[in-house]
Amino acid sequence: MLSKKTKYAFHALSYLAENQEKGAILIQEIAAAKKISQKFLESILLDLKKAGVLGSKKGKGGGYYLIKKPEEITLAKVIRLLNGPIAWLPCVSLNYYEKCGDCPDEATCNMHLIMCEVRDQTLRIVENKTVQDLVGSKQL
Amino acid sequence: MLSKKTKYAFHALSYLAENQEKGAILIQEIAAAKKISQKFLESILLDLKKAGVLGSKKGKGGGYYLIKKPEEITLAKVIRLLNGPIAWLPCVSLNYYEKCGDCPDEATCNMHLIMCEVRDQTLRIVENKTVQDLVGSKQL
DNA sequence: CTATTACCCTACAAAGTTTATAGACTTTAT
DNA sequence: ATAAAGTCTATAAACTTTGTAGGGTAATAG
Repeated sequence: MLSKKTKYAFHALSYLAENQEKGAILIQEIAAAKKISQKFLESILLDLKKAGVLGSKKGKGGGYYLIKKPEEITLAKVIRLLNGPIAWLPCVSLNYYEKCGDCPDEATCNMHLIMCEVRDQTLRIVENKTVQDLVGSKQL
Repeated sequence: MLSKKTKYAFHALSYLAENQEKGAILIQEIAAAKKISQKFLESILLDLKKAGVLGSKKGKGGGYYLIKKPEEITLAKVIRLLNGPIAWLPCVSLNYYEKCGDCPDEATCNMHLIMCEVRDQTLRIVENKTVQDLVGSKQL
């Protein structure tokens, strides 16, 4: 299941996408609009900034803004960043790979192959859906 | 990610599938063979029993045994039982459905639709793979 | 230059979940 | 009866998620 952090990230991103013309937007504005704890949201936006998704401006008139186009920010990127691995097993994860403790050979592990398939089908969707696809719906 | 509980369940089920001819099998035998805490495994097997997957016999000569054929036990069933929802959002879950707090209409929620798609693609795989498909590989 | 604004950072606490342990109880075969 | 085996309840340890608090730091307006 997606964590609240991840859902908040999508809420914030779609809000920023819907208000791009306003330039930099205050954390507190997003927090109020989407009813998210402001301090909690801060750390989420910071993660998104470090990942190159958002930019920020300090000082009076500052705030956060999209640094990429909404249609360039895939759901996969956001989920990996805030939620962690998309795969169901570490040995199948592209971005968080870890060897299975006692698995001698991934090529002959049936579970490995099945989980690869699940991962690929999931990625096929979330790599091709973007923040732009979230804009326009009333809610997430 | 799949929890240890879920992985243990798959290990235990494939062990039982591979040793069906031996009849009832001791918890401790499975625990030793798969290196799982015996007490922890107990509760897992009990869950599987309550779900109608396993049967058990108490007393001397007792143990656990498959009550369904390995090819009838889908991965989806085991995952739902031990890991929880397969869907990424409660409002998209078939077995653990919950309404989104503030979503007025699922039919117009883009996120809802995308997550439905992810769920369906995942289910298409794990509803059609069974414990039988795990048997034969060295590991899970 | 200086006060304000708002991002940035660290620490920690509360809550929940997962994993694991302990021990008593019940049932069954011999 | 007795030993063997599953069942049940309670609880603790470890970890993750979520949220709070407070101050530090950089940028901007005037």
